[in-house]
Amino acid sequence: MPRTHPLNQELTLAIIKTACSNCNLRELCLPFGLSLEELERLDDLVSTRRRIKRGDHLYRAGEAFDAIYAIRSGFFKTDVLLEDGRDQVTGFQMAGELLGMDGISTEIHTCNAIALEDSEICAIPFSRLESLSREIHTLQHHFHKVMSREIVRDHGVMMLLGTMRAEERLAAFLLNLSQRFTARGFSHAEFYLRMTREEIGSYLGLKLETVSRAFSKFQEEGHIAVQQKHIRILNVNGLKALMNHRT
Amino acid sequence: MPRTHPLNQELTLAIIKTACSNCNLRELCLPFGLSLEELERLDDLVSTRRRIKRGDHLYRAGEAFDAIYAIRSGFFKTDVLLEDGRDQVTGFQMAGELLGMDGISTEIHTCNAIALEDSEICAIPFSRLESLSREIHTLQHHFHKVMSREIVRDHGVMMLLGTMRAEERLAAFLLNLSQRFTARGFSHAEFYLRMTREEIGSYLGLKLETVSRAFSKFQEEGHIAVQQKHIRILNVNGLKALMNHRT
DNA sequence: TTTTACGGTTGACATGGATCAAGCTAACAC
DNA sequence: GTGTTAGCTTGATCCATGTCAACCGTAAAA
Repeated sequence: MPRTHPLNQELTLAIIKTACSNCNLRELCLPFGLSLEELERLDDLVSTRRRIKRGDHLYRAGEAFDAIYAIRSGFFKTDVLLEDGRDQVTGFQMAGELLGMDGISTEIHTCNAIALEDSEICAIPFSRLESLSREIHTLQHHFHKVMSREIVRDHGVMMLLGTMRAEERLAAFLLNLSQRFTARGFSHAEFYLRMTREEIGSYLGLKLETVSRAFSKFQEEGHIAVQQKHIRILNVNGLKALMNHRT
Repeated sequence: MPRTHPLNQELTLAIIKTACSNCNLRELCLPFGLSLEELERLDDLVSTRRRIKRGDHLYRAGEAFDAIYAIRSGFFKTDVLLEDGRDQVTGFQMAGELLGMDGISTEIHTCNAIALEDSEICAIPFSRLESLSREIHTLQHHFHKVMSREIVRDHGVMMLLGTMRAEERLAAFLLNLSQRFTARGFSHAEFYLRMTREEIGSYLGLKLETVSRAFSKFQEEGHIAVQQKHIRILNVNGLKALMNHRT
């Protein structure tokens, strides 16, 4: 697919909005570390952008896999369903993060990806990503790092689910969110949760009542201020201490 | 590195023992799907074999990453340590499975890999694997599938830790082991556990006493016969039923 | 404006698994 | 053989979190 030459100013503007090379997330996302020339080749690949409304699926478990998705803006959750109806949220993803890598293994998606707010994604056809990363070493290596990072993240969640108590889990969760918001230039101390208590609970292996109680406790102890989905972190170190303490 | 021409019979035999092309695990391992010619190129890469004694580390958290490892024979566990001393087993790996992908992301290993019996591994220098998979599409794609499979597996563990009760977890664990032994040509119904009750418990987010009690219960109910580490599965469907039933 | 509904909070109580403790078994050193 | 040790089993008790239930707050619908 040939790139449009910037003859027509309007057309160029449209492209600027779409291109990786002009995306302010490029240092968090797939383009990380690429040269200008390489970036332009990636632009060709990442041509499809899509809006996903709050509550809509980006993909569903069971669907054929053919692309991975970079989140341009918005917020997603992924969840897995068991035959007997139980389900578990396996992650929350924000701008600059990649979705869909679960599908590479069998070419069928194994989880659902659902927008928690109106979002925008870039679809990256996987076979073309593989071709390009055969040519661009840096892209190949970075993609491997991203997949590996996902594995390491999952180990962290296993640790959390396997060894931590309710309050430690929630503290870890809040600190993780805070850190990721910071990396995106948002406040580390104040943010809105995009997910319900039930979704947090599902992710943390807790019931929503337990999550709610833990929020209240943190507030009583002065670590945070909560009002519904609005969170202010008042004492980061307090939360960190909560996380490591065998009570 | 030039391959040795089979002039000298003894030398050839030595190579045959080492090469992927003659490894009976090749259909489970990295060589899956490669042509003969491609396999020979992989052989050059996977030249280093190493024996790891029971209890020894293959690598440790914090060490520099430069290779991934294919298990040729034996049995491993990986575990993660928290600063406060808590730890969690993140997986058990057997012949044909790959270890070390956690290190790609930061080029530092994030977990420990420890042999649970005398084992033998093939070291695969990662940068050379990346080079070769830039040339061999099939290898590239298969490696991506292997990493993705690891992500999917981790989601399964998260599901298990987040939503299942003790007996469901243990049933899932036994069925998973059984299935993997079967894939390697061993009995699906009878095997020796390589790990202690404590290690099983750590993996499943349970205490060793709970694991032990669940084993006893399964035995009473006629699903399995246990004697220390020797397990016989008497009723696979019973175990499967246990797994999906909200009691 | 009122109504409805969904998500969140809080309380009372139940329970699965943790904890503590004792004893057993198998393997291994001597 | 005997002693030692690590791992396993089983029992009694405790407690963190689940469960059930009532109520509240906010936002969207009427």
